[in-house]
Amino acid sequence: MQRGGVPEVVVERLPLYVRALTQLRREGEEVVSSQQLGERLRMTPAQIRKDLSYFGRFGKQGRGYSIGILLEQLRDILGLTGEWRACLVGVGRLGRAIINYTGFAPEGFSIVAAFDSANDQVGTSVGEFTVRPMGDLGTVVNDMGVTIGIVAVPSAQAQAVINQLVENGIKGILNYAPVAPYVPKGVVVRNIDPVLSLQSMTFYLKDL
Amino acid sequence: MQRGGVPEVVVERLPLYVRALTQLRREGEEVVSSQQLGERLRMTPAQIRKDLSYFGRFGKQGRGYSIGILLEQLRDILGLTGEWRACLVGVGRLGRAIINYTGFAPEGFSIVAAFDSANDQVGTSVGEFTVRPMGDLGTVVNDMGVTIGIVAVPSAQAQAVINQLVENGIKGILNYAPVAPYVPKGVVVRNIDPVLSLQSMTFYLKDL
DNA sequence: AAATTCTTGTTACATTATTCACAAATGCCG
DNA sequence: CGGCATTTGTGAATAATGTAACAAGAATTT
Repeated sequence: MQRGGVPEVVVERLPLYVRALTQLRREGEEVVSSQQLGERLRMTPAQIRKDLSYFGRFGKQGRGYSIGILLEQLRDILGLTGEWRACLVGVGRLGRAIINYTGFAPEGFSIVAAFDSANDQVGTSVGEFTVRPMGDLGTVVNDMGVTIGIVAVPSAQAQAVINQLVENGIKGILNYAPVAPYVPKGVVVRNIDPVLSLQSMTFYLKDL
Repeated sequence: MQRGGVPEVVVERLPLYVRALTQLRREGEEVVSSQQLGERLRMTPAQIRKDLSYFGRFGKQGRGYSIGILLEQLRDILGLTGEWRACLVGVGRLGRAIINYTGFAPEGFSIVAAFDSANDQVGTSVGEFTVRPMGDLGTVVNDMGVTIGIVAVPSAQAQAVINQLVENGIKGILNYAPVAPYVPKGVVVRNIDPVLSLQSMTFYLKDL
């Protein structure tokens, strides 16, 4: 475990709770039990209660959790109350798709700049952005308050790009390149890798 | 654990090994030790040896693993020797990006048809495909030997689409919709959800 | 060919994660 | 108000996962 004694697996489940609670609230519910939440998310009520207990006592016996309060608490715990600014590196096919992806903004994640290490991309227009050279990284990170880097470059360049991001003060990296990146302690990486997902899936499919 | 007593966490790491071995082979290496492999993937040699031991004895003491042999074995274990055919459901922005994604084909995963439940999309052209109505699912699954469904529809429709896929014999689902889908036993789901990744990342970033 | 260096496969151990089970609250119903 | 039905939070029990340690085998050196 790490950071205040909360196991990482638990932290990774919190966004699931946030999402389910948000949905419940939209449906007009005010209160939810660990049982009901568990049914939605297909997990045991005990696990939900245990997870939440790492952060406080949010429920009421005999009743459940006030959706509004729990949601507010969890969003606060996860740091989802403010806006997070990210920059994208790599404006190839994948990068362009990420820029146009509408799922980030409503959750408080905004892409505020696009970079590319290939000179022939620099200066071109992608969505609302003019692609910048990697040399601008430091300035942009400082001036725009960027904390997250989204990496969408070919795997051969991924580690170099990640190094540059880290050197320029980026603390979180969402990596779409199919590599296992090295980052110094204190930098958080999340990998998005659909091919790996498929390749572990086929193990279960192969002689069904 | 499941399926022949192999823990799922282990299965999920095998593709990592496959990828690293493939890269090593490209680099001209013939043999690799669990130590070296561990450095690449940033994991302990013990874990690698333990993982592999679930499937057989592939190494040679004092020497390591023959890259060629281990790679072949792992690809066989994971079922990566043949071609896997998938269909896409949902040809919105995300779906189009998935169709155009060039990372699947080289790994043996090919998208062979595109569907959409919205009538105004059916019949339109996306990439090399003509978008089909959901009603064609059964035929396509049977005639083209499709085993995997890729879901890229809005979250409100995701569960319904997944149900249809399952009813028509799909055994594996790569789900890009931000929901926790229900599927009957025997169907394998993998979720791709960058927002969840970001939301758990910010926990560690929030007061750094 | 003996000694030395590697490196595996595996068993034993340590750690981490999940589930169970129940006392203590809370609300509801009659 | 008393009893019944709920449901939390948690400590204990169980299960899963990861790490360490080492005997045995293989290559290399001297």
